[in-house]
Amino acid sequence: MTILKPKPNTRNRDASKEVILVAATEEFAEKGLQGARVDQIAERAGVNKRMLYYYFGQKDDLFLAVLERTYEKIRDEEQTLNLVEVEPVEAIRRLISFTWNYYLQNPEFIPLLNSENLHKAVHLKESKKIRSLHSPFVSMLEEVLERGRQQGVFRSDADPVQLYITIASLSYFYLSNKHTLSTIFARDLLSQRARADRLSHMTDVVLGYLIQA
Amino acid sequence: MTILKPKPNTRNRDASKEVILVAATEEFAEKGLQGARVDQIAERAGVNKRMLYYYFGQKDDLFLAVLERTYEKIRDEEQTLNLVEVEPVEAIRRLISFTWNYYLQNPEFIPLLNSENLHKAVHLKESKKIRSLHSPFVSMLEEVLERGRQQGVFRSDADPVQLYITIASLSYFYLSNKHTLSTIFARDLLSQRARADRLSHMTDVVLGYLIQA
Amino acid sequence: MTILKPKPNTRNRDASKEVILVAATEEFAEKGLQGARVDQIAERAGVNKRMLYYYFGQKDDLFLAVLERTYEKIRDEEQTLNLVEVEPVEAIRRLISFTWNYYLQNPEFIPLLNSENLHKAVHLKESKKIRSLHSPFVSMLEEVLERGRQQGVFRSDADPVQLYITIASLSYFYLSNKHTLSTIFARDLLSQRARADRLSHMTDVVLGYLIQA
Amino acid sequence: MTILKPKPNTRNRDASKEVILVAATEEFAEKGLQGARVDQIAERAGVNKRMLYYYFGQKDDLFLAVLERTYEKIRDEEQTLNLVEVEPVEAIRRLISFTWNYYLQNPEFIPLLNSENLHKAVHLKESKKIRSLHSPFVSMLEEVLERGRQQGVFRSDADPVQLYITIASLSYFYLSNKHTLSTIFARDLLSQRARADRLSHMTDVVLGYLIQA
DNA sequence: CATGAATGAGGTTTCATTCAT
DNA sequence: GATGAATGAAACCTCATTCAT
Repeated sequence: MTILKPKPNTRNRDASKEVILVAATEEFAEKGLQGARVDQIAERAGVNKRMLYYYFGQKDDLFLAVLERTYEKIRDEEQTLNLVEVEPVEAIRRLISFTWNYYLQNPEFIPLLNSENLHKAVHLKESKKIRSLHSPFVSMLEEVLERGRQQGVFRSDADPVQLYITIASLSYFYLSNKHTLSTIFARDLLSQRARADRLSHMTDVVLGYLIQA
Repeated sequence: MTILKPKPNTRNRDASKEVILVAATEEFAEKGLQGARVDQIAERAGVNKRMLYYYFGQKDDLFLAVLERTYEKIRDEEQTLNLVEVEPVEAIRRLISFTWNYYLQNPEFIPLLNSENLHKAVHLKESKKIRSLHSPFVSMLEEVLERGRQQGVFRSDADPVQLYITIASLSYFYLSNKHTLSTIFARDLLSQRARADRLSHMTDVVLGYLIQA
Repeated sequence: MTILKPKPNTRNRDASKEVILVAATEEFAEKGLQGARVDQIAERAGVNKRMLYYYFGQKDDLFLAVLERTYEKIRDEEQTLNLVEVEPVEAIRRLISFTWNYYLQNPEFIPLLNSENLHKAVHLKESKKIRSLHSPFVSMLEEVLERGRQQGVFRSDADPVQLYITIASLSYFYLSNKHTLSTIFARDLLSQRARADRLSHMTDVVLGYLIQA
Repeated sequence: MTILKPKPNTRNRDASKEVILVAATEEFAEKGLQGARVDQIAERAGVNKRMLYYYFGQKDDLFLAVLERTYEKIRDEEQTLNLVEVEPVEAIRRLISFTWNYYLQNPEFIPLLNSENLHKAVHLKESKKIRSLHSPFVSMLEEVLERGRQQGVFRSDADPVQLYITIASLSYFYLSNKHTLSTIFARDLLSQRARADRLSHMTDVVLGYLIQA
């Protein structure tokens, strides 16, 4: 008895939705919500423009779907970082490194969030899916900080949410503003060397702050 | 040598340009480069749409003019921070505090830079005016770090550009992403209390990193 | 002679057609021929859109089917009004009252006819079914008028078709134009009181005209 | 000194608006609000499609403008009917005749009102202009009825609003439903003869009702 | 009989830009 | 310098209809 494989291409709801979402993610990330063109998304996806509306409704709804997918994806990956059994200092290193590498390897992430912030997060606020999708990082951080504190390694007044935002900031801003920064500093901020330097610096900053004198 | 007669309508000309720039700054900051409407800018400025083209050319040129003004403004204010005679630790506090407050009081700054980065800084790269407009912060930082090092207060391996970017990051990301962050954390990030906490945290982070054990 | 086996799914077939017709009637009445949406009709009917085409062909054909059903329905009801044995004056009262109440209780009737008239009755003209579906009212009226004339009660120059149109007019226009009329007169034309007044007035008008001085 | 004539065609606000309104009136009357095509209106008017939006906003706003113009036009003409010095019976004749002829000579009137009623008069209800634009007919009728009553010619219980609606009904329905009626009766309702017959019949009906036995 | 996916044509609306005065 | 009218291109979105299963 053979297993029935779902048809590869035509008449396939999930495949069509997926291909549209991928195309939309690219387009929105490159051009922003307003700059993105529905026609372009359809063309990139290789589907009829009408399908976007059939599956996702308005352009804004499609944008929300992209956002939701984007958040789910990073949350999924974050989940895989199990830091419970790792030494506190090493755990912090891994968090920083993960954040940095995730932004580097998923270049759509930053522009999508910037677009959403330009629109005052109106889409996010309407989404029940995302609002409750807290990053597991915060609770991980809390646990790591607590262990570090008990071991007398970490300072005792560090707030996990502030620290989470700080860790994100250090990578995010550097990459989000790479074009203006590199123009003004006339420096390549993304050379292999520069990337290693940045990661090293960020780790120094966070650990310099956290580790007790 | 002939005497240059001042044009009779220089005043009007400058006033018109200024009012247009102010309106354009608001519109671009609120909606982004693509989302901004030429009609809206003209209406906000209370001038005829044709004037925008007369004075600034295309929409992109106007955007560049806005960017240039924006950079000049922050550079001007940065200049006023004279840190030469201030103790190194206090100098760092002031840099952080200035950055934070500047972003808070000039809310157009962040979205404009985000727009420009979405467009890969194409405008900035064409502008001779801005490319050479380095922030005086970097040289200030260099001098402050040196003094701190000589006094045995600061660590010796801190790079001024990395540190500059780090200081900017901590404020910028927090404010740039305030809408998504506050949605996801279900927390008011801009209450008086939250703002004070953030400033304090950022100072701790930077000084915690800089000050030698 | 072969026996015709009833098709096993005739029941389903008829039920489906009926449910579609009901839904289509509502949709066409509410939105007009152009404003009605095929998707909406299918959704209202709870059947797959494809079924509409399967059973009725094009949208226009469906509209014609609705029209035919609509005419048949009113003709059926008109048939039940047996006025042969009723006194002429009372017969006229009943005709007016029936017309008025039919329009009130079948609010789809007026908008459907208005739609068809907007389209110059192209559907009706193609329909063999309806073209010959004369209202029995006209012949009833003829008979009633004749009796009234013979009894010396009614004027002798009344034309039955004119009178039929007149009786329809008085109710039809009032209800068809209720929204504009009530807006302009700032008056509720459909309160219980207003409805009674209208019926009474219409009866007075027709009988005032008919009954010989 | 010559008088400056406004430019005949281009760059002329009023002329453009007028030509658009005329075209829109025709298109809306022929096809209804939904059936009318913005492109068609622009083409009929010989202007760029963009102009419709420039002057009137959305399609619905344009429809309202058409409605307003339509009401103003009939109200203007109604004003010219001065019935104060005319004998009551003759006054009623003139009212009926005016109504009939107005509908005949302004064939856009009926379909436009039908469209508006299909949409539950939503446009009219938003228009401050029209809501207060009462027909002078009602007060004229009131005065005529009063004189007729005092002369002992007219019945004493006739309500002017009911009568106004009745007079309108008799012409309106006949013309509004001419296509379905003529199809079903297989009769030309608009021949010269038929038109004369209808006017004569309507007059008989109204006067038959009004004139005291 | 029945269904959900798919489509092409065309609808309304918007936009940056230019023209005529 | 200044203005309001005008435009073409293109954007978003909708619709009746058909296809593949």
